[in-house]
Amino acid sequence: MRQTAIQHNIEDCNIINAPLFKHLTGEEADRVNAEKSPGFYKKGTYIYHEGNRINGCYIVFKGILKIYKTGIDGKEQIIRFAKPYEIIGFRSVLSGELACTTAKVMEDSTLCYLPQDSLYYLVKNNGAFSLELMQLICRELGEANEYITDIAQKTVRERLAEILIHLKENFGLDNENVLQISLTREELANIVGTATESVIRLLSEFKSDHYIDIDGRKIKILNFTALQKLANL
Amino acid sequence: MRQTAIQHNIEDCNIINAPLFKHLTGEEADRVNAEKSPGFYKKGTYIYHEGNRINGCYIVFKGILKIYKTGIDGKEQIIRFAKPYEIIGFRSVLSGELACTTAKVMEDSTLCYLPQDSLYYLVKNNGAFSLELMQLICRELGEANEYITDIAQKTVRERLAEILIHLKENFGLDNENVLQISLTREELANIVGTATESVIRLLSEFKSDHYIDIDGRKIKILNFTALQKLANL
DNA sequence: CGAACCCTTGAGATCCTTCAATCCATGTGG
DNA sequence: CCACATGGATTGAAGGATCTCAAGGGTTCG
Repeated sequence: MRQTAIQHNIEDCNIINAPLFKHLTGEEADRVNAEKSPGFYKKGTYIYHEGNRINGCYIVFKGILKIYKTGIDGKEQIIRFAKPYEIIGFRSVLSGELACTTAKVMEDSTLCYLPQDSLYYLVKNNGAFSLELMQLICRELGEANEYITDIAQKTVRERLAEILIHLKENFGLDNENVLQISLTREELANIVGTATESVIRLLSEFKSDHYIDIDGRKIKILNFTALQKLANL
Repeated sequence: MRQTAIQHNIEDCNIINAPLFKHLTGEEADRVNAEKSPGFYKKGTYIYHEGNRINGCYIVFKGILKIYKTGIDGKEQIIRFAKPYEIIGFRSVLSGELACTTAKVMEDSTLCYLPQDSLYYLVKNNGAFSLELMQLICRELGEANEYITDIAQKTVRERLAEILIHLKENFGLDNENVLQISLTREELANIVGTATESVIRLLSEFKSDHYIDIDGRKIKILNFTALQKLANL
């Protein structure tokens, strides 16, 4: 069973499936595919820790990871999630700095490790890839700037509504309008930047306003427009 | 006088003086220098506005600019400052998105406009430059992530202390330990992400604790270590 | 001199956090 | 199978940090 899963995953791990690598020549793709190492990681596993030196990055083929920083008193601040065909760890590899975040598996994942030399090789020799990667980083930087403004200026209520919208857009809803990502109240709080209790109180406020419905960790979106209005978007 | 200043600035505007361009070949440098257009901008001038499409970026050769986003009710959130040999506007050019910030001149500036084609040309054809630029963006992204965590978790007092430290590190002190950048209370508030009145109260608290001394917009650092401790760094 | 802009201070309101207690589901060892 | 530990979710109460509103003072500049 486990064996089958791995086999299956390794076959799927062709780098060319990730949009970032679409400009690779056949030769480059072969080279990179040969240099990468696929792996299966169970929920709860750490891929790298804040402060580590990392010598390569990872491409996600299956699963979800959370990328977070550890702040005051060990409180985590979730920076983003990574889902299939996204790449993690590239920031530290490219900047040559220590990892500024920790990456932890939230749902069993298949990742491919890509050594830094492979990444450097591509950046130096394939201008189109280089540009594609740069665009990715630039978009991320734009989102970070956006979030700085939000945290600095919006209330916790507005930010929570906004996060629910982001989660919907990034992970989608199932056929019953339930968010396709399962987070604890504490994790929600660690995205929004607030206390767990505040998230709980606001979620039940949203519920009594009929914007959402709650069943444990399942959050059903009932009134998307109202949430958008609430989020000041 | 004005004429002399411009002459002087144009001479100084050799792209090669900016560290980012250190890997350019002589030929590339000549090409880029020919394609760029230098300009003198007075305090208060806008270089580009949030939401604009911009077709090139600017290299700062003299002066200081503030880069900010406009949030709720028009309140500005300062994202960063740009000083000589730094580059602004590249994020939107590279990502192909609209400008996500506004750039405004705080001290009379000399900038060189670099059309996007020049930038693309370098990215595609000079791997070393590409990597250098990527490192720059990655460092910026790291700082943004850091700031998200700070805003989300630290108190206003801690953040104000931290900003004073950052300003000292980025702009330095004069021979009397006075910060070499002049900001209004409101601007300080718009970096920290708080109300102007809060900045005023906290600055005078820092003053009565003898961490700083204040004379209008001049802020003298008296006890750097205490500020660091206060900032939780 | 007035207008515009910035700085300062006070008072009250409010949002949010913290602390403490309870509940519930799950899993584990005896 | 029960007792107990663990981790998450919930609720209440109290306090504190910060914001908003309002008023007044100082400077600069046309």
